[in-house]
Amino acid sequence: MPSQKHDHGLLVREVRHDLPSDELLCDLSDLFKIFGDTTRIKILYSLFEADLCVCAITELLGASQSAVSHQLKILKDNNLVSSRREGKQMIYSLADDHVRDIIEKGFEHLTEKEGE
Amino acid sequence: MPSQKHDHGLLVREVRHDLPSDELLCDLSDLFKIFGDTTRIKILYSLFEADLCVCAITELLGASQSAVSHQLKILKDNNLVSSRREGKQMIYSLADDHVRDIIEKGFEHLTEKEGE
DNA sequence: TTATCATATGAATAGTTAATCACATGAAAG
DNA sequence: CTTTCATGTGATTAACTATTCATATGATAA
Repeated sequence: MPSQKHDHGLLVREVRHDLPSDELLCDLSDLFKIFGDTTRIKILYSLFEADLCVCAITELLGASQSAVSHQLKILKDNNLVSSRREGKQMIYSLADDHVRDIIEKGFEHLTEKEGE
Repeated sequence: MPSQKHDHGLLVREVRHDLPSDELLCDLSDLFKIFGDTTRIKILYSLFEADLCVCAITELLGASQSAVSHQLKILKDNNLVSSRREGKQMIYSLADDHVRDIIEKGFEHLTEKEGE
């Protein structure tokens, strides 16, 4: 009854059964999408080292203040960073260590190519 | 001598010193970019469970065969999956377990929100 | 209150990208 | 060798996204 010619109905049903929900898989790709931008990765990596104000991040990246602010907003909206005000400055910091873990896993993948 | 008004030159220099190279950070965001697409995440997650032919993946995702092939090419070009021919079919499988680790870390981040 | 520093934000633009369509290739069955 | 199944791929298009520019907000100092 399926439209395809060769049969793999059983396998497909089994795999489908073990798959997370569509919604979760979308959330997952949305999460990785956040890390898939050079500016944001640089910001996150910088925040591994220290809490930083917008001005410092801007100087670090050599990007415009506006671009940095826009990306910080995205990171904050997705709860990857948090901010606090100190006088005139806004200090940003990593929201939690999951972020660090995820990025370090990616880093390992890039740097441990010899192991295969 | 810097152009900004308030001073954080020392901190910026320290953080910059600990930062990976621009090239590595770009590679890193490029890697995450791969995971930042629903179709590709679904393909990868499906391959966690079993090696699959293009036709099976297509049926699993409910996407077009062409779309699946395009995304498989991207995954293969980036060494995240490998393929072998079996008669008329191409069987795809995960290239290595780094992929699994990275995605599971992301999964944890999404599902372990209670822990904070 | 006015001026200045620090950051945020809306609109516009340019670049990127994923899906579709049409078709090409490649293997095997007849 | 022709047909059919299975997959790959170039071109086009529509949607998305990151930056820039201009300006707004918010805090402090004068």
